[in-house]
Amino acid sequence: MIQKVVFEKQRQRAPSKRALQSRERILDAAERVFARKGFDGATIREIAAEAGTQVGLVHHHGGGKATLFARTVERRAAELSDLRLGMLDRRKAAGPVDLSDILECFFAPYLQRAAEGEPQWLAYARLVAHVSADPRWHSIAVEFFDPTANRFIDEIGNLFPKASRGAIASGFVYSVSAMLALLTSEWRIEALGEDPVAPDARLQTLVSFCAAGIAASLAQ
Amino acid sequence: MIQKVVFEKQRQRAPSKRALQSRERILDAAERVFARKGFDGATIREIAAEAGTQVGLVHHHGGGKATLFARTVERRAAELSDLRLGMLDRRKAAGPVDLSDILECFFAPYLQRAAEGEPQWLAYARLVAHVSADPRWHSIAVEFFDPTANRFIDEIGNLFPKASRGAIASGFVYSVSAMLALLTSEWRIEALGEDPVAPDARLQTLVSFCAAGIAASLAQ
DNA sequence: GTCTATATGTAGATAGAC
DNA sequence: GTCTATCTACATATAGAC
Repeated sequence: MIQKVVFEKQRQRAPSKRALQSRERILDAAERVFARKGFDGATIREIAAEAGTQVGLVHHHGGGKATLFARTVERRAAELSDLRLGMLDRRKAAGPVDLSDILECFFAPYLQRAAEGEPQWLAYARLVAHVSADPRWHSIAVEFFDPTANRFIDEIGNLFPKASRGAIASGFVYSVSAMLALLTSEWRIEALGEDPVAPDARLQTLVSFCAAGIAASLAQ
Repeated sequence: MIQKVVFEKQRQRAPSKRALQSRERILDAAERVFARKGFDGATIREIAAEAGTQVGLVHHHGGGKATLFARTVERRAAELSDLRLGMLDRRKAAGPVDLSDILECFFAPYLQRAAEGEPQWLAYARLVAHVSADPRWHSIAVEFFDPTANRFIDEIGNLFPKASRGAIASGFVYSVSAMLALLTSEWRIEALGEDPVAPDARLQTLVSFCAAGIAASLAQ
């Protein structure tokens, strides 16, 4: 009887809050496991264990493995797009922007969060690399990544009116791949460079590399 | 009865040749399937079907899934390293080299073969991207990729004696990631650029991008 | 919403005939 | 070396009690 009362109290007090917590925990766990193992290497069982719930519940909230994967990507992609476009709009409102400014608006929101010890953002970098390299997820890239990418390509095009859009797109995709390499291959850079990478200099080094690369490939 | 006779003739005529062909066919099939699906997405059964053999035979020749994967990477990596280092040695013997020359020696052997319609080289690009992004395969990267990478980083270091090895390693890894993006994300470049990429210009565009990027990030 | 139990399929690996 | 048959384990997904 007491249990029944407690149960009723919980249901009345915060049923949706508990539900939301489970949903969020499952999505967080899915993001980490998918990032560690990729889509095929991840298992619903491991996600359930990491979220502290049951296999059936992951299906209930996630809607199947493929849907759950798309949702984990969508959640971060939407947040990141807002941050990037917001930074770009604020920069442009403050005055004219150059190529380095535009690239910084794309890189900085991501790198700052990844560097600030929020591990889910590092996991997301591995997720994006996974999506970008696998043709099965092309529709995810088109739906969640391309709108923001096109906006940044347009901005670069404003600075180089004579350059072909294809050349700009090449430079942009190379730049994105370099950013992902910075996040996912730091272990390799440090092994090859025989030295730890200084976190503070990473953004400026990446911006220098990509801005000079794009400018040179467009001037060619 | 006729089928039995044919089978006996094949066995007597070329047993070891047939064996070698099976080994090679299995390795070729494994490379294609691993490239399409990644390590976890690939199945021994699909590799066997693609090679036209049996599941048990793939285990017999491949030595298990993980060993088979490492062998597919090792085979191409060794061949590619020879081509790259050979081209670099020939260039240096012909006269002094600059940054663009060094990068071209790294990119050209790969891009030429990938462009010449040899699909296994395109498959290998996706394999390398898979290995580079997945910490489980770090030992493969260290064993098969790093010796050649260190040689090229040394060469770049000769041109920039004041630059730190870490900064050069960063630029080199960004450049490799751009090369892989060129091969694995052409579909995305063409979608964003609203135009097909001209195959002939790809090498020079990539070299221009990376050489300018490395020079700028080292001058910073 | 949560949890247990289970249905159904398929994975990697191997034993043994030829 | 080759091929068939099979072992064992674990995958996704769902049904139904609470």
